[in-house]
Amino acid sequence: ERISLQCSHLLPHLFSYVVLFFFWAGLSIRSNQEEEPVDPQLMRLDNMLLAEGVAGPEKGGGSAAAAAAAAASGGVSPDNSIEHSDYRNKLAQIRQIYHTELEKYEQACNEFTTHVMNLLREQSRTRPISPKEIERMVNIIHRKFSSIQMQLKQSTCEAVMILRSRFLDARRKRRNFSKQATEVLNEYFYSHLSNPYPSEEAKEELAKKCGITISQVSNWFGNKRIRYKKNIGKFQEEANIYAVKTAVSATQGTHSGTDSPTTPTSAGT
DNA sequence: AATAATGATTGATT
DNA sequence: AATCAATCATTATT
Repeated sequence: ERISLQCSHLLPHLFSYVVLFFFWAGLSIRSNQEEEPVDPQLMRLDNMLLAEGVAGPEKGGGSAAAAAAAAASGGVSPDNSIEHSDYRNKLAQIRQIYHTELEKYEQACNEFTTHVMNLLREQSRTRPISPKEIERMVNIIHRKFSSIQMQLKQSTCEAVMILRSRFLDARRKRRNFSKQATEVLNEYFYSHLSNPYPSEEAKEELAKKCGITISQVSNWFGNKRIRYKKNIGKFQEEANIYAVKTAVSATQGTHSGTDSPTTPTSAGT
């Protein structure tokens, strides 16, 4: 939305501005650095747009771009099916705007160039104009237009960044774990209450059991530890529930992998 | 609508 | 590198 807002009223100004400046002021163009510095910022923008699939192939690169984006995000989101379609929709929207705007610029640039050429031809009747001068003229025009293009690219990048932070940030689409998953996690936590620090292997097993990632298991235990410690009273009930659970399973002799079910930290009730 | 619960992130610490 | 503590942003509950 922001792109079109910024660019729609730019072209008329550009036309009048450049015409007045370069022709009525006398055609004396001295600053003709032939060097193209290949602006590093422009390179950055181009690379990002390409990586994001905005500037790439028109239709074929959609899934590849999404995969690249997912990979770049760190692979934190395990279930990317429904959320991603929305994201890809918005991205395609941005891409469409970008391409139409870019095409508009291209066309305007060509039109303007031919216009300028005509004017130059007209002037060449009264005054000799070297082809070098014409070339310089065209260069200037193209530079002007490419700077406008860079603005477009920049605002497109901005939009993509906003979109990503809006959709790929896991905080914004948080789902609670399933009841059985929290069941499993709590069972482990309260049966290892004296040392609630699962090893990498244990984490892996828990993750597999709960259908979540290892880092999610780590997050859960981190949160659980700190929140349990913060006020143990609030968790007494829960602790008792899972204590009797493990006690029952211990008496039934399912397996001998658990700590002593008695709470070591002054269990009151 | 207020409030609690909860998963994720961030910066410091060890 | 793992964890703590604080915090954010969403979801569940009252």
